[in-house]
Amino acid sequence: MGTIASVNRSTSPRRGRLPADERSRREADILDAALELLVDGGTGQLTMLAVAKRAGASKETLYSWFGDRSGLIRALIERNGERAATAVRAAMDDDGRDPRDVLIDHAAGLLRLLTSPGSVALNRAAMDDPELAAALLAGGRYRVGPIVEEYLARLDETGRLPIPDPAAAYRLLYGLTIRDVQITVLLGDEPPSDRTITDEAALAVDRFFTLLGA
Amino acid sequence: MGTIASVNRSTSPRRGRLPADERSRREADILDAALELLVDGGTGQLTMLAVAKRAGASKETLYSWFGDRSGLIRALIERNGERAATAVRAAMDDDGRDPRDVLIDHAAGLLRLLTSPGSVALNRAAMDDPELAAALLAGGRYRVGPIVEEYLARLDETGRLPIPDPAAAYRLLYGLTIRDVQITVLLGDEPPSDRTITDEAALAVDRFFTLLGA
DNA sequence: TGAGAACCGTACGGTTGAGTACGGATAAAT
DNA sequence: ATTTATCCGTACTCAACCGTACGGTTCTCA
Repeated sequence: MGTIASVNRSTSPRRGRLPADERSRREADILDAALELLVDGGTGQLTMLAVAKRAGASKETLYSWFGDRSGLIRALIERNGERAATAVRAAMDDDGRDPRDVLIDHAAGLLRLLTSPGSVALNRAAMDDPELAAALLAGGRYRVGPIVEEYLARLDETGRLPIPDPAAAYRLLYGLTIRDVQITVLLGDEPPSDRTITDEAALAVDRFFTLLGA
Repeated sequence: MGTIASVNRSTSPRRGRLPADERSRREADILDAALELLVDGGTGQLTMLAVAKRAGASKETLYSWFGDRSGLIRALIERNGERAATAVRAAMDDDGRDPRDVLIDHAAGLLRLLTSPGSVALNRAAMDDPELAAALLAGGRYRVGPIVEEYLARLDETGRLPIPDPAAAYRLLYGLTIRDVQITVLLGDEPPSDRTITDEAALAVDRFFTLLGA
């Protein structure tokens, strides 16, 4: 998720048809505006009018591009999942690194992502709409999980770690890492500091290794 | 939380002033009605009119007894926390039992509670109101946690298990038990079966003991 | 038994926001 | 240069629901 870029409105207000490349930039602006509203006011603040005003767009454009309010939030969820998946994929790509380092980085990234304002706001927003919730699950947990599981499977196949059931192992690592952090942050607790995150990620991976019998 | 009793409307429709004992029964009926709506329709279904109709009460009574819509949900949250706390307190009361059995029962109960329809619905509902979220956190996680921590501290003091930091130990047990289950159920996944719950609770506690070095 | 409090049912006002419509403006396209 | 699609801004409709008001009813209490 990362930090939230403020909406770019430095360019003079454009009218008329947009070229394809600028169109996607405008879409990103709109999504940024929506996410900002979601982050600091919850789903109640995310009105189509508020988004339009903040992005310097019109309601009609929002409806034309995203269908309806759900479509806008869905687009937000998809972008979020896309970013998370590519980040995890990149981190799991280097089979030369020490698995412990790779997993610690992943655990820290997971903690950081799941407690980040954007992710928290999206999770909260998805809670009161089953379709959005399903989309968040499919684009988040169930898209990222298999990437890590494949990595764990490779560790097992190459004899570096004994991991007979990668899916179960991932859920174990998830639990060791997250514990009650995600739910408490979702309910309003402050997210952990960066220092805490790295410390707890290392501790989680060490415990993971202990339980694997490594 | 437990199963959701359907609202008792077998008695003839009462009018006029209610005696004190029946008043609390009517309050429970109203809360049951509200929870039922919340469970099968989310926060959107929980309208004051719908609650009144389902409970056979009037909107005016709802406002008189609970203040406003938030007050009604807050009462729901408080009842939920009260029940959970007393259940956990009772389970942690018997220092004669084998700690492994006690903790397995607790872990299973935690899994069952956090994936139960009522608890899930309340967590979802609390997500889009910071005050309600804080109330849920205070009446739930931060009320139940210390009870278990005290139990773990007693285990340490009596030399039955080495637990230097009960609070950290509880969070570890929480993570080993819940893993990604709560968040996935909150986002729409089916809750685990009773059989799965007991199996995973036992596995979690065994891992807990392993990490404690017991 | 009379009085009054409490409760039900319903109706009403006020507000809010989703989604639509439309005129005016601008830039791409040819 | 003209055309045309696209976009902005705003106004509008429609529906839902919160909170309140009020008459009618029934039970409690003195």
